[in-house]
Amino acid sequence: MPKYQKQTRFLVAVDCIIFGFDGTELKLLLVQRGLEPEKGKWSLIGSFIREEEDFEKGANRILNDMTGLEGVYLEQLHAFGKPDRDPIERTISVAYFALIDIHQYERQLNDDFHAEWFPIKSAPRLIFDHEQMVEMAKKRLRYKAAFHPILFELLPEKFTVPQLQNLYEGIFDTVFDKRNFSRKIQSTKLLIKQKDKDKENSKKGAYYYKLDKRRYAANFHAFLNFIPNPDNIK
Amino acid sequence: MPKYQKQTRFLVAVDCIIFGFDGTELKLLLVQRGLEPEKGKWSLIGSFIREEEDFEKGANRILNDMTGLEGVYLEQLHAFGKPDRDPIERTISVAYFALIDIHQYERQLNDDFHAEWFPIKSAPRLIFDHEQMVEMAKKRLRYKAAFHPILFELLPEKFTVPQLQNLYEGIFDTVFDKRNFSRKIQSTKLLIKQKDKDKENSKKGAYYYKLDKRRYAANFHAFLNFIPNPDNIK
DNA sequence: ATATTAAATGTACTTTTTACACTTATTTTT
DNA sequence: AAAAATAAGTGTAAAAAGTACATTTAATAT
Repeated sequence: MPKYQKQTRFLVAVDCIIFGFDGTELKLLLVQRGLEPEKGKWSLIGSFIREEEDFEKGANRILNDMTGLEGVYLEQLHAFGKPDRDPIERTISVAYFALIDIHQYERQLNDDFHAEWFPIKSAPRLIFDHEQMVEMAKKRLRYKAAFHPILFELLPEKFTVPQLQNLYEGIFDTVFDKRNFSRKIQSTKLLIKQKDKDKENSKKGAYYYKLDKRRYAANFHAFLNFIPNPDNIK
Repeated sequence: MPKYQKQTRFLVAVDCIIFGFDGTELKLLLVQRGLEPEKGKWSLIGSFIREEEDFEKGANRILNDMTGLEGVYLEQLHAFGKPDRDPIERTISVAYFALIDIHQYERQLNDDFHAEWFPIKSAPRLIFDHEQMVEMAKKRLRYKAAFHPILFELLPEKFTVPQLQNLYEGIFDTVFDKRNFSRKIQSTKLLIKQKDKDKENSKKGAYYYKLDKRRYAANFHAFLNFIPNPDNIK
């Protein structure tokens, strides 16, 4: 097979920024790195890309190895390529961000990897440029959530409106008026009211809702405009 | 220097989707490829990444070689990594999209590269996955233009409101009411009215405007919501 | 002088967004 | 059994934004 001559070849990796939501705050799934350099330090979940594997496939492989989950929301974030980002050898990293229902994960935990959830506001130092990746992923998540009903990916199948509001408030680091929030959410027609209530979080109990998946798929690109103050969003 | 063992290394390239606007329609800058395979066919402008160069730098180098321009609007689009996207040897491509003022370019044309502007609607077939890249770049441009005043990057320093409207109409492939369009544009306070008029395109002449660069820099992330019909966007 | 061309401009109506407070269902306490 | 506590659920009026729509104006060409 002919080859391009005289060009340098580089290592290429995929790293995943995995977000979860426990009902109260946004969390990040991290692992203790298993190889040198920086062995034992906290890191995003990643892997070198294999010969016959594209990025999506690589990201899904990593995600599946780590959490056992399939069909997770996954989106390419950015390619990071500073020559010295890995001190051992130049490595290109294509970063993906993933949104998962933390409860599903907990059931399928794979403990071989020493993975752990950290609240996004008190995550440990990360290796290489991983903190920069997380920063960018947070911005992207906010940006996207302002227009698309993406945050449902972080919630369990059944959830309440107050939980959803909590999530939005966490992401945008603000508070919404609950009457206006509820009206806006209902106007999307994405929610299907259930008969039962969540009694864990209040005496009165809050009705559960499910996502209308048909509408969700059809309207994903419709705009919600859930921005508290546009100036705060990247 | 220690190295990661047993990992395959890959070629990494940067490709640029370069948009220009000639006052009437959106155009794409393409080159005739100078090396095998597919030599002589039309292609995006690209290059393998060099050892000590990051992606931004590579993209700027390419852009500068080709157009002589510096300080061009440049944004990472996506990393493309299908194993067989280049039939000779697996090559990762990090694609950037650039917005340039076509008039500035024409002055600095570098003819060594056989570059040519094509109307986006009648561009030739492109090599590899470059058409897919262009598609994605068009979507991204629309998406971004719906919220950010990004299209000014395509215009010369002095431009008229009808020209600007033309550009928006081209990008979104629709028509706007000119009273409403003008009001919306003026409401951004990004335009500074000039004393002189453009007499080329009408008998009456249309006032020139300049971009208020301070405000532009400060308000870039504010939202314009220039969407004709949200459903049509990505 | 008249016709032609594209630019510039205003207003009324509809929709969306915002601000704001009380009632309800249920559990806990006395 | 009554009272207190808690968070859920709901409506309305005012402001802002968006939409639809037609005439006048400046300059050139005939």
